[in-house]
Amino acid sequence: MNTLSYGLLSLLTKNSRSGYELMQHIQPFWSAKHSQIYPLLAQLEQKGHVAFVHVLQSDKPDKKVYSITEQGKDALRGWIAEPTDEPVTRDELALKMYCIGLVDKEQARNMLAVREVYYRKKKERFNTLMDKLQQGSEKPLDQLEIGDDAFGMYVLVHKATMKVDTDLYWCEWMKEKLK
Amino acid sequence: MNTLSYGLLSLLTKNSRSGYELMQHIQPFWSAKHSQIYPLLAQLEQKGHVAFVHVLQSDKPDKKVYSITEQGKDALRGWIAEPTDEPVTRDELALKMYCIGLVDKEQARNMLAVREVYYRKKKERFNTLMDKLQQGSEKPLDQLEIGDDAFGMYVLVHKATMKVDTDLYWCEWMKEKLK
DNA sequence: TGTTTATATGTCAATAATGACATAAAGGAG
DNA sequence: CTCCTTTATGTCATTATTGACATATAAACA
Repeated sequence: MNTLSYGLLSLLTKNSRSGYELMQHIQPFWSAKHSQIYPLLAQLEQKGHVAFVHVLQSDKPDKKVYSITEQGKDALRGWIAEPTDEPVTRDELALKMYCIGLVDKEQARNMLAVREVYYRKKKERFNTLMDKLQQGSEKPLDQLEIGDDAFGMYVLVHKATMKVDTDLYWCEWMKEKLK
Repeated sequence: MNTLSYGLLSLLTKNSRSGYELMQHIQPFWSAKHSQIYPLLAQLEQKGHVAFVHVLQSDKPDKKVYSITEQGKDALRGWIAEPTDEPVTRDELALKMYCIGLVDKEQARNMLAVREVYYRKKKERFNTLMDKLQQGSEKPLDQLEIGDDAFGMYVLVHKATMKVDTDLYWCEWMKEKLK
């Protein structure tokens, strides 16, 4: 089983979700298209790690809501105990910046500006996520502990926020360099 | 042509390098194994974007040193002008942290400690890179401009350093949470 | 002298991931 | 009533990436 499969199981420890919802919720932390997720869910179901029920909706198309099984939780615990892969980042803009001297300042500034917009939108989304998290929690978020249900999501959104802030700082710094 | 191919061309705008050296130099910014790089270099050579010469070495095995051609530089400029893909990050530890409540604090702390060592080593490597960059430059690094040869490498190493510092801050923050 | 490590280049099968194609229900805008 | 968007699920061909296999030179170490 690949990492994304375990990632899907991870999400399902908190809520039962459809494939479509899983896609939306995992994407901020692990980019994956629906065409990868649906086949993996079918695999997980065959192995008995998840089970699903058809849920009929009147306002939207019907969906298949997946839940993690006890067997799935066992698999998850086994995965967590194993050595963790190193993180992988692939940023095309970084490669372009390496040889940015090939183009003029104006074009370089423009590339940075596009990326900055992307980061700002991303930051907004994480802020929204954090707000929603606070609304669903009795405790203030900074008092959440490892046992609390929202702890995992909280530390991830915090990490993501720190990262996007750093990315924005770098953009600002670059703008100065390209003045 | 894929992004990695352009990344290799980017590196070759600064120095002629062997496939092995290209692998070592691109990995901090775009993870790729030699088994991906060698075939791409062969492709680039066939297309006339790079050319190579055999270089005989007495202390080490002989190598093929690649240089970018004018045609290759044109291809690069075309690539830079195109819209840039969004960055992709895949961090298995983040997925594990989402459901960290499945294991005890001790195990969680241990996972963080392993990752912290990884980040510290990475930070060391970027510090070394920055030192080497300064040694090879007449100007102080913070006075480099877009036209300078070392500018691209400088801004990338700066970005990487900012990122790894943020990652280390997050590790420290997590350690507090898991006390 | 044998062993390990780093350098160096390559192929190939398997896996991971994307993009295109396909379908369909429901809501909203015009 | 038609078009567009969102939700929803799926398949399949192609591309990207990895891991295993393969070979070879040279230094360092025991």
